[in-house]
Amino acid sequence: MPRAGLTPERLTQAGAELADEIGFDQVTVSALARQFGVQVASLYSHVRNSQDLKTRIALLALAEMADRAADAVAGRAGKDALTAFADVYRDYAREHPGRYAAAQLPLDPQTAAASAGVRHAQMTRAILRGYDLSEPDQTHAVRLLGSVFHGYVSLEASGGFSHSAPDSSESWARVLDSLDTLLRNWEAQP
Amino acid sequence: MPRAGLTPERLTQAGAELADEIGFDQVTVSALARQFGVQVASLYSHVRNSQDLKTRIALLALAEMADRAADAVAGRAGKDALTAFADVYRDYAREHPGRYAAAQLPLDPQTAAASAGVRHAQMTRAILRGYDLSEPDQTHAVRLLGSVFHGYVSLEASGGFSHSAPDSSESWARVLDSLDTLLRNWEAQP
DNA sequence: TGCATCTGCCTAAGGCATTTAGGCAAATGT
DNA sequence: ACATTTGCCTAAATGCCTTAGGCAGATGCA
Repeated sequence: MPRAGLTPERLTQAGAELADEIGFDQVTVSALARQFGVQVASLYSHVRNSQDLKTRIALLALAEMADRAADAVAGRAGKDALTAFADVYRDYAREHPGRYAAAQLPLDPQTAAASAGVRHAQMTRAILRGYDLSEPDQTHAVRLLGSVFHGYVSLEASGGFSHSAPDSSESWARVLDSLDTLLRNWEAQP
Repeated sequence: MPRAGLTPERLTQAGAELADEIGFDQVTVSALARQFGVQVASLYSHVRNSQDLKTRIALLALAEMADRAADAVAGRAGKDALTAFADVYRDYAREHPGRYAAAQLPLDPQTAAASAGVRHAQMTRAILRGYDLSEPDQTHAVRLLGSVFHGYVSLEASGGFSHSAPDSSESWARVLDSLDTLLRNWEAQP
């Protein structure tokens, strides 16, 4: 019998693809072994356990999103940058629902600190430079943006906005307009 | 041996409490049976299967949230109503993390349509009456509010905002201020 | 009160996922 | 060509989900 050529990287990649096909929480060591036509126990030489596998998929997703986002915001500023960044977020979730779900996996603090999630946060702050906010308002704004992006995308993913007019993309555009306006007039608050 | 007095309602209630203690996805038929000091198979007379149990917990959580929200917005309007409604959302999630997680469970369309989620949506629209938006802007605004509330609360729950200044409650207040401003000036967009 | 029925919880058993321990064989280097 | 490493295997324990069928406590009716 020829060897299957398993490595942690291949398993993670295949796990990510599987997640997009069948859903992240359906990704099990067994299902992945089936994909490779290999006995379940074989995977344990490459991956510590089920949790480890899922964490790797999560880190892959975070890195992919951060890469795309970095590409998107390069050379843009202000609303352009905001929109590009937000669209990356939304498009990624729509293209790769399983990976997006994986990216929401709670990570322990050290893992999170070493993940691409950090790059994400930095990019959000970079975008806000175009709106000239100083601390602590910048942090408030980072949290607002994160909430809107994540909230919108996950409600959309769970079908909250489908089957009702107007089209979700329209609302998305309107929401981004609103955020831009809000950020430009941030100081003018009650 | 005295009977344990199991009913679907008691199981759901106990399941909800268990969810808050150990996390919604740790709630299993086995764990629940252990709580009652009863054999696992006994639960299957009251609950169809594991999925059914989880759905019941989700519906309980949605109903509880809607009840609290209805109480909170009664007799309020404008920013008062917005804040009260949003605080219910956030407080519920902080008090009952397991139930809140349950409320995010994807429901099949008919179940969702019969759930208290509908009341929630109606209340959101009721709050927006104080801001005088007409369709389709009202729908866009409903989606924005839902996204912010859900997004903020789930990022907060997964620890996104802890361990960094300023305090999360400050950002929350600031976010609500922003939303209020945004809604009051909704028409004035580019 | 005594009996029949219903209902609640039981035991038994099959299926699938996780994980560890230990073994054979294919790949690799000398 | 041989020794070592590495990759994948079989075997086995544990835990959760679920169904089938049985006994006894609770309930209703004569």
